[in-house]
Amino acid sequence: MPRQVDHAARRRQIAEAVFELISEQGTEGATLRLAAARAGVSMGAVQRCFSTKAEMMTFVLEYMNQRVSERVQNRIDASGDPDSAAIMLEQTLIGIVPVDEPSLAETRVWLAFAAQAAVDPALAAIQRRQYADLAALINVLIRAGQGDGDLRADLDPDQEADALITFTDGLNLQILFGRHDSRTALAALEHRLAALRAR
Amino acid sequence: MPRQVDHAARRRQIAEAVFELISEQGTEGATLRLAAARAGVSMGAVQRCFSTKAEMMTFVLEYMNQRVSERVQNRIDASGDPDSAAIMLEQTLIGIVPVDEPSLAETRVWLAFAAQAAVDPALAAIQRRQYADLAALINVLIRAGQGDGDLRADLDPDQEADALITFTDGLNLQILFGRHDSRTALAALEHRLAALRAR
DNA sequence: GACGTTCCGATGCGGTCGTATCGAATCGTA
DNA sequence: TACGATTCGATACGACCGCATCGGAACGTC
Repeated sequence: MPRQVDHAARRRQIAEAVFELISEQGTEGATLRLAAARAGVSMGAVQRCFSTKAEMMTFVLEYMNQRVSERVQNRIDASGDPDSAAIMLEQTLIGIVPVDEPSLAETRVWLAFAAQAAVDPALAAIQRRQYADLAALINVLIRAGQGDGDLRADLDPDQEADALITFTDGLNLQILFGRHDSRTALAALEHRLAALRAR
Repeated sequence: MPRQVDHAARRRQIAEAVFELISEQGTEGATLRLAAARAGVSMGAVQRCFSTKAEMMTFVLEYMNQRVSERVQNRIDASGDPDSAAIMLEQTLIGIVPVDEPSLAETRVWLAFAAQAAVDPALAAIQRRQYADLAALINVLIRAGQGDGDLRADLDPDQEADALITFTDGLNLQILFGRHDSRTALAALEHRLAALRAR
């Protein structure tokens, strides 16, 4: 058993490189050669880690989803009052909105994959699962917030969770389009959230 | 001056072909050869109509924007009570949400260009202009609706116009992701619009 | 230290891309 | 009717794509 290499780490390393390429040049920049060069490995290494380009792209998508989830989770953990569902809901949605260059890069990649998913069922399935998880989380938080009396009791949690995701996605788009910056986007989100709070 | 050809018509014909290709295969499908084949012309004809591929893509984007604008305008014109700004506002936003395969195709193309625009300043500028026009229209409608007493007077027209565009964009995304169909999306939009009406 | 397995980097192969070029066909004009 | 400007279709070109192949380097085992 000679020359063992950390396969998983290598895959993440390459995924990170592809991530950067997509964030800079869009999906067109995600070629095997550029990925290898950016990751500092040879093209053969990329081919051994991923049997095909499609597999590489799905891995990158899942890698990105995981990164976003972790970023949001970190924000929730770092928020002051982790016992309040209403605050956790706020922090969750705020955490999705990009505020600096790293998170902006994530959002650009997210949009690139969204466009790809519109014509590629395999990618669409991955994205749908990610959205289902997010919707379930928000749903739980809304119900808990209603239980605490922090959120209006007349809200339909399912409907409101979908509406919040929809609005947040729209905000991300508007930021990428340059029609919002993180400040105005967060203000708009805050305005939206304020309408949910119990009076 | 021999062999004159209707340049503008040919450009539209090719743009329509590219439009179809993008709606089916994403931006990757927008190649000169496929465009020529789909439009039923030779590759040379495409090259004479557009000096470069980038020019072709910007033309297709503007062509698509025009189509969407016309579709929305038609919906406004066809609505029962053209004198009510509040109804015109509703019809405008509803008209943006795709309800059938042709409008779904438009939305897929819109998303493809959105992803492209995130890394291509030239396309981004075109999109930004389109959004500015839409925002101005909605802004006017909101102010008029407030003047008629149909819409809540405490709304900030600028802020609310942006929020409506944001939400509608998010709805389009959710539809493409398969997390909404046109029925539930329109219901969500209607729910959102109801919150704007004067009580 | 020799061996055998596994990994690495490089190169080759069809294919397709955008673009350039060029003779043939076409039509208004003289 | 003959001409010449202009468009047409086709082909050529260099570059890059994803993928396959392969000899040699690297390392655990004996």
